[in-house]
This record gives sequence, C-alpha cells and structure tokens, in this order.
Amino acid sequence: MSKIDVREKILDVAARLFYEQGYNLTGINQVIEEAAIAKASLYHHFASKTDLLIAYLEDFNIKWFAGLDNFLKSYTDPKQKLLAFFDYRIARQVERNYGGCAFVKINAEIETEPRVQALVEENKNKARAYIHKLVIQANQAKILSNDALTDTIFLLMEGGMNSAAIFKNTADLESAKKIVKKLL
Amino acid sequence: MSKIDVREKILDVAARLFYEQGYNLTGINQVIEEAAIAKASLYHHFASKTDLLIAYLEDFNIKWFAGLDNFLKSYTDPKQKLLAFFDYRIARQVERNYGGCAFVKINAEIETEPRVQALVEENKNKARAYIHKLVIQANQAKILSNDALTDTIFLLMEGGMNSAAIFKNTADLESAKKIVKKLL
DNA sequence: GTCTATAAGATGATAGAC
DNA sequence: GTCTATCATCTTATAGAC
Repeated sequence: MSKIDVREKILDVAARLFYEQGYNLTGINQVIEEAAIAKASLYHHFASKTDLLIAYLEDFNIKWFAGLDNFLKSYTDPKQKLLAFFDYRIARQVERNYGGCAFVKINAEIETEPRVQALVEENKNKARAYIHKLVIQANQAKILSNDALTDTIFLLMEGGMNSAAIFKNTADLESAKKIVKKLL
Repeated sequence: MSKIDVREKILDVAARLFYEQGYNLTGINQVIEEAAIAKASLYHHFASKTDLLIAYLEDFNIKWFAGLDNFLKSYTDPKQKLLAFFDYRIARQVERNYGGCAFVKINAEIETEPRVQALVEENKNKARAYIHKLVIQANQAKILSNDALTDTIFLLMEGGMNSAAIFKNTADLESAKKIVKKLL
C-alpha cells in the first residue's frame, strides 16, 4: 500500500469504528488489525489517538456537507431543498443503523479536548447557516420570523436525530419534516 | 457507615462522575476512591460496573421526574406549565454545567446493553407523555394538531438540550421556549 | 516505512484475611 | 461486610531490527 492509501485506510476504519462502537470503546489495536497495518505505521501517520480523532472529524465534516450539496442539487425550490435536507438525514440514519449524529456522539464522549469541541460547534454552526440561507428564500407563510424559523428547523432536526439514536428509527425525523412543511 | 449509607454514597459519586466525565472514562477505582470505600464493598452492593450504571439510571429517572413535578407545582395554567418545563431544563443545565441530557449522554456511550437502551427509551417516552398531557389542555391556537404540537415541543426541547451540550449555553433552549410560546 | 516486541500503566473483577 | 493484595487483560505509545 502507498503512503496515501495507508492513511486513507486508517481513516476509513477509524471512521467506521468510532461511529459504530464509540471512540472510547475503540482501541488502537482494533483499528490497526482491521486496517491490516502495523501499529508503528499508524503512529507514523498520526501522532496520537486524539490526532486520529481530529483528522476523522475534519474529514467527516467536509464529506458530510459535500454529500448534502449533492443530495439537494436536483431540487431548485428552496422549500423543497429544506424538506429534502430531512430526507438526507433520514437516508443516512437508515444506512448507518440509527447511530445518530456523529458529532453529537463524539461530543458526548469527549469532555476535555478543545479541538474536538471546536469542530463539533463548527459543524453545527454551518448546518444552521445552511438552513438559514434557505429559510430566507422559503419562508412565505410568515407564521414565524426568519430567525425563529431557522432555529425551529435546526432544533427539530437535531431533536429528530436525537430520537433516531434513541429509538433506532426515523419516526421523529419524519414528524419533524411534516411539521416544518406546515410552518413554511 | 451503614449499609444503606454506603450504597447511597456510591450511587451519589457514580452519578456525578458518570455525568461529568462520562461512563467509559470513569473507572471503578475513581469511584471507590471518591466514595472513600473499599473495592470489595462496591462489588458487594453492585455485581458489576454495568449494574451500577443501571441502578444510577433508575434512580436518576425517578428523581428527575420528581424534580419536574416539584418545579411545576406552583403553576396551574397548562400553558404556563409547558413553558416552565423549559425553565426546569434551563435551570438544571446551568447548575450542571451544560453537560446535556444524562440519558442522551449514556445512550451515546453505550451501544450494546439492552437494559440501558430500555431505560433511556422509557425516560424519553415519559417526557413526551408528560408534554402530551399538558398540550391537550393548552393547545388553543390550533396552528398544529395536538399530536403535532406534542412532537414539536418534545423535539424542540431535545434539540435545545443538544445545543446546551454542544455550545455550553442555554440560548437554544431559550429560543425553543419562545417558539413554543408562539405556537400555543 | 513497516515490522515485532515490549514498555508502563490502567482496567474490571476476585481471593482470602479479619 | 470491609479490608489489602493481586489477577489477567487491555490500554496508548515507543524502541530498535530490517
């Protein structure tokens, strides 16, 4: 395997294990075993397990928003885009077996690492800004102000993801989508 | 210390450490040290660390709803009770340093224990039922149906708690409360 | 740059004295 | 029922050979 392949392979395995088992319950030994590389190779690419976590979160953040853009690109109506945002999250939760939001999960596991804290905040701020941009164009009913509607959609979505992780289904994400439809 | 005192002391320390540091990052050694008891005493009262976790969650669930009842008892209007529910969660988050919901935290840390899963679900189902009961009496605006309004309040509250854990403030819980006020 | 071997410490849990 | 001492295992991380 080339240098880049090894790094990608490690990130790939770590991303899967951190999400499925949790960061603290995933040992370095399991990562190297499933990636089929030597321990020294991992520490050649990443200075520590924490650094591997940071790299995973940075990578994931980029891929997640790229995936969202791609998912929404077939819609032109901002209202439809907002509703499809829920579909994106529903589809991913089904695929990923209802583990909930990867950033929320890590946030619950890690208490003391400021770099992790910053990356989680950044992800959520970006998501809310993404919603806000669409709300400005989509808010016609005017039941709520643009800012209030942005918060409402953001919080309903976060709440729905929270429920997905707890109840292992997408019922609340579907409900949230329907509620947003009524408020637009 | 009497037998009951020891058990209570262990639960007390475990509750604090599991919430502040996380379950997986809290070792049995730290629990016995801070509780000032011997390791064998802990294992006399609890068969395993998992059993201690279960006892903590059961205990916490009861105390949490008792605290809620107590907090809301001075209000008679169901609409005021619903809004005060948000105040309860805001007050607790300030007190507990924005760690988010204890059940959500545990749910994110533990993947494979069905007893934990059941207790988390039970807590959330009870919270939603609590809201539903108040919504039936409070929903006058009829912007949303009773069921839709119940889900909306529940999800806004969960989303707000999620934000508290991430942003380390109660801004979104306050926003959620204001939104609910408009929808009632 | 990747390998094996190992360090140094923490983990959950138990045995046996008193 | 509480104590001390210890077990076996797992943890992250490093050293040194090739």
